[in-house]
Amino acid sequence: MALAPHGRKPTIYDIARKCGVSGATVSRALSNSGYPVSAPVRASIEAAAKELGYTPNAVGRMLRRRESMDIGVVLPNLSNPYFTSVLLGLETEAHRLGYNVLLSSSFRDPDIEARALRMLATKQVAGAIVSLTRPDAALLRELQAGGVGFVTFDQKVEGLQCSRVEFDFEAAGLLAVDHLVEQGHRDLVFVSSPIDRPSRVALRAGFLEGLERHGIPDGADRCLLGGIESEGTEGYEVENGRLLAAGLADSGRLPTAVFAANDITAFGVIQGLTARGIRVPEDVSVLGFDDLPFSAWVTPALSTIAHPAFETGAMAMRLLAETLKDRDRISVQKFAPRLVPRASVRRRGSDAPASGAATGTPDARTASDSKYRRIAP
Amino acid sequence: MALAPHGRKPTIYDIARKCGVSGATVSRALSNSGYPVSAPVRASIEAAAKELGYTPNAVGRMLRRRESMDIGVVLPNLSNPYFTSVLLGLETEAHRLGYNVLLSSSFRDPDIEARALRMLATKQVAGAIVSLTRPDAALLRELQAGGVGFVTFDQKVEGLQCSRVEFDFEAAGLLAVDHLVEQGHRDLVFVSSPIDRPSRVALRAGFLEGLERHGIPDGADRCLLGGIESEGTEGYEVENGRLLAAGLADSGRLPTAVFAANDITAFGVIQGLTARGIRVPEDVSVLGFDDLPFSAWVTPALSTIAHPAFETGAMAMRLLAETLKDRDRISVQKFAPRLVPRASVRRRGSDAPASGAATGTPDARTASDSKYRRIAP
DNA sequence: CTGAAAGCGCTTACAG
DNA sequence: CTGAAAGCGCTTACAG
Repeated sequence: MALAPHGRKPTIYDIARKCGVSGATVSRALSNSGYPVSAPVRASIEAAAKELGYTPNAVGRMLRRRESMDIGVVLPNLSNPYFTSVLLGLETEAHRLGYNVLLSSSFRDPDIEARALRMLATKQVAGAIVSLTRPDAALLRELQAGGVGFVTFDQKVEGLQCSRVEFDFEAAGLLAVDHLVEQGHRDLVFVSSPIDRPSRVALRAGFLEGLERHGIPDGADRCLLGGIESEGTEGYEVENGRLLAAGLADSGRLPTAVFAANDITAFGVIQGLTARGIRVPEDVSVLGFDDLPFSAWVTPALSTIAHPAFETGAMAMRLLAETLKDRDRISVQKFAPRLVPRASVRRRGSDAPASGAATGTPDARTASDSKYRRIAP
Repeated sequence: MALAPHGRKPTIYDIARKCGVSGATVSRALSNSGYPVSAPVRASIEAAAKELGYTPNAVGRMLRRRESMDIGVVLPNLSNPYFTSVLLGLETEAHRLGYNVLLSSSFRDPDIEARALRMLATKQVAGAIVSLTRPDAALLRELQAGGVGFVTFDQKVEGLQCSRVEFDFEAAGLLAVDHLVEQGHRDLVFVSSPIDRPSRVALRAGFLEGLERHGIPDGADRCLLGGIESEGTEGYEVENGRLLAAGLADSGRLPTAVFAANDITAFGVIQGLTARGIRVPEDVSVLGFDDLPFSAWVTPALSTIAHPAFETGAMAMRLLAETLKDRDRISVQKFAPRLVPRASVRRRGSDAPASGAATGTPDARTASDSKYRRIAP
C-alpha cells in the first residue's frame, strides 16, 4: 500500500480522481452496495483500487452508517479453562456471523468491569456478551438504552431485560449423586473452594437434594469448603482440593467417593489423596465437574459432568445476533448437564471402571462435536 | 442514557446547546485536552454531560485524530493453552498501556489469517501481534506501509522488518537431555507429533545436540514422530503421545526416560505407558515442555521445561508499544528455557524424585511470578 | 479563555 | 447509471 500524494493512505477520492468519476460512484462500486454501477466504470475503479493499494476505512464507514460489526466480550479470567472454551465458541460463531470480538478480562474486579463496559459503549459496539462478578444493573440498562445489546451467560442480572444462556447447575449436582450411588457409593463428600457464585450454590443444592433423595444422612456435614480465596489464577482451586483431601485422609474418615465442585478442584483432590498413599480410583472414586479438555488427557482420565463451555459461548453469540436483529426479542436457553464417565470413578468393590466408562481410550473430542440436550426455558 | 431530541444518543452539540457554548468548548472540556476552559463553563458542561447521559463516541474521535488505541491479535488457536497464556499476558499488558484488544483465531488456516489481517487494517488498528502459520510477507509489508505496526512471537518472518520475541527452543532441547542425563538416564527417546513448525525443528535439534555432547549414540533413531496431524484442537498431540508410548511398551524396548515435545504430548505418553502397566516415574521418567498451568496440577506433577507464555505475550505488547512510539525501532527479545523439576522424572534406580524437584507440594504459581532470564539479541 | 470553520473517510437521499 | 451535497461525531489550527 503506497501512500497517496497527500502522504496518507489512499481514500475513495484518490481512486475517484484517477478514474475521473465521483467519490459516490467509487463508494458504490467498492462497498457491495448493490447499487448499479456500469461494468466498465466498475472495472476501472477496481483496477485503480488495486493499483493504489486501497484499503477501506471501517472507521469512516462506521461513523456514517452508525452501525458496527464489533461485539464486546467481558469475562472474569482467561486463566480459567472454562472461560477459554466459552470464548472459543463465541469467537467461532462471531466469525461465522461476520462479527469481530473486542476482548476484556475483568479479573473479577467490578471497577474494571464497569470501565470495560463503558469503553465498549464508547467504541459503539453493537452488543456485548458478559459474565460479571458484581453486575451494575443501572449501568447496564443505561448502556442498553444507548443501543448496546447484551447477553449474559451462567448468570441472570436482576433488573435487566436481556437474553441469556443458562446451565442447570442443580441438575448437575443431582446427576453427580445419582451416578455415584448407582456405582455403589453411599459415603459421599462434596469438596469446593469457598462458595461465592450463585452457580456454586446451586451445584451444592443439587448435591444435597441428591443425598436426600437417596436417603443418605448428614447432608451438610458432607460439604467440605476450602479456606483459600481466589487470587486471580485458578491455582487456589487445586490447593483447596489438595488440602481438603489431605485432611480427609489424615482424619481417617475417608468417604468412598468425592464429588469436586470442578475439574480443577478434582485434580487437587487426587493430588492430596495420592500424596497420602491413597489410590484413585482403587481406594476412593473422584468425580469432577466441567469436563475441561485436559480432563480427558490425564491419568487416570477424569470422570466428570460436562458443562458445555464451547456451546455456551456459541449460543450466547447466536442469541446476541438475534437480539441485534430484533431488539425486543429476549430468549433464555438452558443447557442440561451430561455425565462423562471415565476412569476416576469405579464401581464400589469392583476392579472394573464404572459401567459405561470409556476404558483405555479417552474420547477424542473436538471442540464442538458433543451434543447437549437443551431445556426449553 | 436517554436519547437526545433527535432520537439518537446525545453528542457534544446537545451539551453545547444546553450550556450555551460551542461544540469546540465542550470537546475541550470533556476530552482532557489540557486546553484551558474556565472553571464555571467546565462545571456546567460536566453537569450537562452527566445529566444527558453523554458517552463520547470513539469512532468520531478516531476518524478525526486518525489514530487508534486498538491492537489486533492473530493466534492459531485458543484451544492450545500455550496461546491462551500468551493472550493473557498480552491482554494484561495492553490493558495497562491503555490499548484494547481485537482478537482473531486463525485455526492455522492461511486464508483466515490473511482475511483477519486485512480486517484489522480496515479497522485502523495501531498495530498487531501475530503468530502466523504461513506468513505472507508481501501482505504484511503492505499493511505495515499502511501504518500497522507488527510484532511477531516465536517466529521470524523472512522479508519483514519488525520487532519480535523469540525463545531458544534449541537450548530447551539441550537442557532436557542435560537434566535427564544428570538424573542417570542415558536411554532416551524424543516423542513428538509431526514436526511442522520451525520451533519443533529447533527443539529436536537441541535434543540431538544434547545426545551428541553426552556421547549417546543413534540420535536419529531416538526421535519418534506420531502420524496424526493437527485437526484444530490439541487432542491429536495427546493421541500421538499415547500411541507412540504404547508402541514403545509393546516393542519391549522401553527407554528409561522420554522427552515429550510438549506437555500435552507428555500426558499422552503417560496415558499410553500407564495403560500398559508401566509406572511413571517408577519405571520410566517423562519430561515435558511448556509448563502449562495444569502440568502442576496433575498426578504425578509433570517435570517439564518452561516456555514463558505469559511473559512472551506481555513482552510482545511492550515491544509493540515501543514500535508505535518510534516506528524505526525494532528489537528482538529472546527468552531462555528454565527447568521445572517435579514428580514425573526420577533419578535412575532411585526411589526419590529427581534432585531439585519439589516433593509433595506443587509450586503455586501465579500467572506472572516466574522470572525468566532474557538473552540479549 | 471561546468560537467559527474545516475536515477525518465514508454513505446515501436527492436530483438528474 | 452518475454526481453534488450533506452529514455521521469529533478535534484542532486559526482568529480573536
